[in-house]
Order: sequence, then C-alpha cells, then structure tokens
Amino acid sequence: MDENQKEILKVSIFKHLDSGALKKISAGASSSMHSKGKILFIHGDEAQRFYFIKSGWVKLFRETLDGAQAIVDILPKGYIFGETSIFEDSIYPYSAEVVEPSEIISFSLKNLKSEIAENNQLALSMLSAMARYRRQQDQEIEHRSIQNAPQRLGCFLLRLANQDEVGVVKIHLPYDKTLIASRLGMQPETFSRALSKLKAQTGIRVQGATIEMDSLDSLVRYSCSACSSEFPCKDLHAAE
Amino acid sequence: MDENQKEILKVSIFKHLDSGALKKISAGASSSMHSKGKILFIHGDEAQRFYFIKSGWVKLFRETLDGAQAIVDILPKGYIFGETSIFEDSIYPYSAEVVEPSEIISFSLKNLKSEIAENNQLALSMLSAMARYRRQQDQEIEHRSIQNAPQRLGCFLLRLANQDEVGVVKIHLPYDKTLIASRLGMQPETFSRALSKLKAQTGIRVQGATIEMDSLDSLVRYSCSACSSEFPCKDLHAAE
DNA sequence: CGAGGGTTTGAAGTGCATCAAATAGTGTGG
DNA sequence: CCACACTATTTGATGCACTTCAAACCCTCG
Repeated sequence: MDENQKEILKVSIFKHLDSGALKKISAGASSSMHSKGKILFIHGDEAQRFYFIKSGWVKLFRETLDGAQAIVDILPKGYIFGETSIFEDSIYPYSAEVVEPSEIISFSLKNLKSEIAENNQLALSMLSAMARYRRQQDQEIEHRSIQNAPQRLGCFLLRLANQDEVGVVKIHLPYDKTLIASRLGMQPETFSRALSKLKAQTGIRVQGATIEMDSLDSLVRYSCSACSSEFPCKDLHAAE
Repeated sequence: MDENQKEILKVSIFKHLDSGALKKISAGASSSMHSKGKILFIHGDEAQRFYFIKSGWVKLFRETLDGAQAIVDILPKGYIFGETSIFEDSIYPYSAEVVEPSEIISFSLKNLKSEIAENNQLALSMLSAMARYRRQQDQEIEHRSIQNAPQRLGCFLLRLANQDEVGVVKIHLPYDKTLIASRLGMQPETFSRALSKLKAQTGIRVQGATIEMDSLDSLVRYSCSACSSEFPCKDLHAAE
C-alpha cells in the first residue's frame, strides 16, 4: 500500500474500503506541497479531481464579480474537498485556496465516481458524510441569523476546545484572526471587538493567538443561549 | 399500485424505483390532511418516519430556548423531508410545521434505510439529491452574507419566476409575506421596505401578493451583481 | 532598523431591528 | 351584504450592531 492510500484511509468515508477499491480510487493520485495563497481551483472550473489535505489548511469560498467573498468552509488536515462534483454538472461549486503551507493529495474524480456506482458501502458512507455536512450547514445558517458577533465567536471557540476537559482550558487559534473573522461572516475589526467583549463578559484571557479560561461554563452561558442545539456540540472540524 | 406509491414516484430520488422497492418503502405509509399551524415533529424528537408533501407547504425550522427561530427551509408539494435522519442519530435535526393546509404522506424511515442499504441506485439518487441540497445551502449562506435585504428579495423573486419566459413576467407569492421574510432572514417590516425599494429601483409593480414586471432584466441587474452564480439560477424549490 | 502584514482602536455612517401605530385585508356571525 | 374581530401589511421614529474608513500599534522577518 503506497503513501497516498494510507492517507486516504483516514477519511471517514473511505475507512471501510477494501484493498481493491482503495487501489482503484487512488490510481493516478499525486501529492504535492503548496504554499499560502495557492489557488487549487476556481468556482466554475470543470471538475476532474478531488483533494485530500495531508497537512495544512484550505479555504473554500465563492466570490462575486465585484470582489465580495463568502467563505464556504475552512478545512484542516484529514479532510477532502471537491468530491461533490461527481454529481451535478462536474463543475466545482466553490474556489479553493491554500491558507497555510499544505501538503495536498489529488485523486481522480472519475475513479471515485465509478467506484461509488458499484460499491454500495462507499455510497452509504458518503451519504452519511453528506448528511452530517448538511446538518452543519443548517446550524451555520442558524448561527448567522440568530447569534450576534461575540456569540458566534464564543461558539467557535467552544468548538475548538476539548469539550470534555475539566479545569483550565487553553485554545490555540488555528489560523489568522482575519481569516477566522471571514469564516464567521464578520469584518476583522468586528472580530477584534467581539473578542474584547468576550474578555469582558466571560473572563477569558487572550494572549495573541492563545486563549485561556478557567472553565467553559461562562462561554457556554454566553453563546449557547442563542443556539438551538444543546451544549456539547461536536460538529466543527477538529483543529489540528 | 396504491395512491401513496403513485405520489412518491414523483420525488426525484424515487423516480427510478422498481415496483418491489416501491412496495417496500411505501409499506405502512399513511396519508392525512393537516391545517395551518400543525406541528409534525420537533427538533430532537426520535425520528421514525419521513414525510412527503402531496399538497400545501411545510416550514422546517429550529428555535432557541428564548424563542428565536431560524428557518431551515420552506417546502412546496412534491418534496420530502425528515429523510436525512436515517443517518446521524435518528433524531430530527429541525422541527416541521404546516404553514398552508396540506396533505402529507408519512413513510417508515426504517424501510427506507434498509432499502437504501441494499439498493445502490437509490443510494446514488439520494447522494445526488444531497449534493444538490448542499450546493443550495452554500448559496444560501453566501446570499445572507453578501446580499442586502432588497437584493435577497429580488433574488427570491427571480427564482420564483419562469426564467425562460420573455416579455411581461407575473409572479404570485406562494405564501405569507411574513413567512417569506423569515425565509429570507429578515423582519416583516424590512421585507415590506425591501419590496418598496425594489419597486422604486427596478420598476416592478406590486398588487397584493402578485408582482409584475416588463422583464427580468432590471431585477437581474439589481440582485445578481451581488451573487457568485450566473443568472439563470434554477435552484429554488419550484412554486406550485 | 525598517518594511509589511496582521491587529487594534477610534470616529462616523448604514442597514436592519425594534417599538409603536396606522391601514388594508380576510373571515365570521348577524 | 354589513359590521366586527382579527390578522397581515405598511409606515414612522428611534436605537443598536456591524461596517467602513482612517490611523495607530505591534510583531515578525529580512
């Protein structure tokens, strides 16, 4: 089993692949390093490959003619993207940009498509992943409509934290504050002010990209009151 | 073939079912009329059935403890909902409320689940539907972050209109203005003002729930400039 | 040390929400 | 067919949250 095959097995939807299927899907796979700013593909491009993040972070986004940008998602290592284009019109539904130096493996979409067509287990795994994603998007829309900026940020921090941990909690922001801001649908200035407000209202301590607090309780009280889900909400992509 | 089976064949993901599969899925199906305001299930309920809208409209939503409500979707006849709970934890991820007198058929989720597990074609159809939905949600998030209220409304109207039609266009709003407002993530007052603004800026004519315009052009110019997709955007659920 | 990006702070403007009240529209019972 | 009750919609006035623009600050790295 080659390196690429070993990696892709880490993705939840490929976990149960047998070696034959694995071989088919990873045929023609290729890995490469990309530095910050690299555009992997553009919204509307014809989709021929999907991508796996071996290390680093990738931003998925869409933008209008006049330059306004909407973040679709920001993915850490261990995730794939571009794979949904096997349905639809074989067109990427968003653009993808590397936001931290990243090692990315690309795979053939055609191989994936044909394997899914005959491998029911794989189709089921993918369905289940899609359902999870859908739930997450529903929650995202909810957050943007009923949480204000500080609450949204608080919620983001909570999902970065190890939620089972007791005692002092330490969080390291996974990427630029400016990028987190856009991920949360707000301006950098608003982000900064939201963080100050959280500091004042919940007693978190901020030191550059590191955030510390004695317990998650006050943050939960502050953010989760404006959310329809119960607290231990695991949905965000795990940080590193 | 009974009535319920005939109906469910209209749903895109069930279009290709053979009669055996159809029979399995519709076993135990039952149809009933519901009036406006009827709650079909609540976010968090254990999911045992999924629903098909034979006629009417159904609102999917989530709400926080303090009563704030976020609309997930508003579905017309011909659509199903609650079906994604076959993955996840068998919990409904939203609440469902009838917003116009509706005839609803409910089906067993267990039957659907077991049929999907062995029917690859069905799994693929469902995957494709999920991908379509996902694309739509991405767009929804984009709209809410980069379009303002009048633009969002304009975009909504465009998707209600027959986009191929030439000449005078006539649109009938499919449900309450208040409900459209919440569907678009704004207050009723804001909706009303957004409509006035559209009237002033694009020359549409409003008469109660009926809207008329000489062509879609000015609306397209007004709304689509703040969107990453090209104009003929077909994604919204068709009206009646 | 200086350049440049990321971050914060300040001041001002805008869009939407909110509160309040008027108006239009709809269904009901008489 | 009318008057009433009730709801949907509109309009006006005000406030707040977030954005925008501008400038300072900070940190890293050559």
